[in-house]
Amino acid sequence: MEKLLNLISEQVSAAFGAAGFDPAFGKVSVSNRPDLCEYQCNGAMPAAKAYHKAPIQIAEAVAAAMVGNPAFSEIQAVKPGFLNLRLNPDWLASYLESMRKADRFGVAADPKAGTVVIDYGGANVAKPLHIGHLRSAIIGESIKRIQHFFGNETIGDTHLGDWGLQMGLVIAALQDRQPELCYFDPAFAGPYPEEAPFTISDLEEIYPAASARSKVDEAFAARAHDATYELQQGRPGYLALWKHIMAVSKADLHKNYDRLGVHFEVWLGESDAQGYIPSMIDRMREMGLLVESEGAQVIEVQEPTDTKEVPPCIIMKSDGATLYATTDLATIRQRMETWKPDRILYVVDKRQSLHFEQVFRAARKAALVGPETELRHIGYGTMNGKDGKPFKTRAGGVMRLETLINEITDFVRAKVEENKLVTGADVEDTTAKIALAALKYGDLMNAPTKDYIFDMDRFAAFEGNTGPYILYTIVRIKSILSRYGAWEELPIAAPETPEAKDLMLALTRLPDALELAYRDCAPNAICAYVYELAGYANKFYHETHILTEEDKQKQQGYIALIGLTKRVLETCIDLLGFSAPEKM
RNA sequence: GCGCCAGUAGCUCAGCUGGAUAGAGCAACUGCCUUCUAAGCAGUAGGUCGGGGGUUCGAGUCCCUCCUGGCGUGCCA
Repeated sequence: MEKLLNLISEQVSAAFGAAGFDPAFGKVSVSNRPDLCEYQCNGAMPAAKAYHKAPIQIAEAVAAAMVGNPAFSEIQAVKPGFLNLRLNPDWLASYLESMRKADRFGVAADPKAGTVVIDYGGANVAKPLHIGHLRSAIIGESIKRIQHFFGNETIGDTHLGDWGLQMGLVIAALQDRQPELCYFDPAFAGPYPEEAPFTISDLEEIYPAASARSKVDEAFAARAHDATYELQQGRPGYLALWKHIMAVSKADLHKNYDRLGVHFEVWLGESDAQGYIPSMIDRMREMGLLVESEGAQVIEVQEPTDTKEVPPCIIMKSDGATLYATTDLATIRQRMETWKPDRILYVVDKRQSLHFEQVFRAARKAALVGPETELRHIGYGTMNGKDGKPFKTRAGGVMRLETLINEITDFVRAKVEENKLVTGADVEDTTAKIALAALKYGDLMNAPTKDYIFDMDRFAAFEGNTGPYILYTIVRIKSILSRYGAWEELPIAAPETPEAKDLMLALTRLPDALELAYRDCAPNAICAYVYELAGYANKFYHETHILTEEDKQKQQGYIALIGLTKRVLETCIDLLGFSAPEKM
């Protein structure tokens, strides 16, 4: 389905042509002066320069050429050279009616849609999720859904940090605690127990302690390094222990991500990329890409066009160990072999942009991907506290994600209980949905690349531009619709009131918002749209009493309009990664 | 040093490819609950768009320069 703005632009362009001007000047935009018109075309002003004529004369000639055009109820040339337009209500209604009946509201899929891998989440095994993991999870999930909406096959991968020193630290610490365990006995022939010798709470206690100790206790640090090495060499006891750590951690991560409405198609991690490393390095060497530099094996990625210094991508440290970039490159290989994606999106902290620049360049040089595969780092900004510095708890520590979710949930529950619109078992479900909306919308409304201030009080208050406001709008519409009865098949009618027309115009802007969000990987574009739409919806049903309307014809039109509004809003929040309750 | 990002109302932020009086939300103040949920609606007040040049009929938006802040800048992830 053609976008409304394009349809109108075609009309105006044709008029420019008919009046003897270049049709290219006929581009129409949404008016920035709603008091004057709904749409405007500024083309007469640049045209004035090209044709050496007064802009107003051009605008008037174009307006004259448009007289009688059925799409418009008002066509006016004004002051310097603006062309002001208002839509014919019947024409608008028929446009919305086809939108209502169309699949996905007529939003066109990406003709170049393919397979997209989205790397997000970034959780580490044996470490609890903390507030720093929030943005990647939320933004990544939304981007994945947006990619899917536009026709791509999407594969979300957590890319677990499951192969580093952290594993050695946990193993070494466990050995101190329970040296008698069979995992540490080199003579033990197996089989190893199925049950893990620790719980997630144990792990969460063990890891931070071990990490802290390694910084002051050199002997312990050395043992942790040895354990890491031995694990990577495949020592059976350590491998068995590692599997336990993985299982216990993953179960816990699943629980937390489920609560956030974040789901991954695959749970691969750094360990899964290890097998690809040796042959990859061999190939790089054969290609002559690997050079020695200061004792390390690197790939030079500096380009002559660079205005800055781009350090080489280090593939192997001077001690022979591989590192972050190596694993990332091997992961690209694994992904290409497994899915042949057209695009790999990395939703990772923007401070790693140089790292990805290096990795992407190295990947292309080593031909791990062809030019047809897009590699893109979607770097997100830091979540700061009210003081503008990275978010910390009152005690100065890193807040656990679970704690954050619990705090918002408790606040919301109190409000839900006070409200008394839902009772019993519905309280928890409704509370969870509202809390999730507050949290996610509060994050996603900001452009991913920007740092933003996380203010618990502001998010928890949810007045104004917040997730709960959006949910509230949907819930109220649902309430009206459920009292009315069957509404799904009612056709859109011409607007009866200014508020109805404003709402209808806002509905036609859906594809613009979604395309922007898709193109720029910017869920915030959807937030902005959904807030605008919810505002018009609120104004509409505030001004129009729908259920007591005696004119059944009018009433049907109202119902159809809010029905479509509800569907659009729900589609949008689904793309953002949350959903509305039945009551609130 | 070099590079990237940011500086818009008291606070938090919009402002897409330059276009008509710079927009929201919060906070402040004022109205509206015997009518579909007041987590709402309507309204008032609040801005030399960091400073200075320039390009343009027109600049928050483009160019130059300076100031301030954040981040990054070879063997951590």
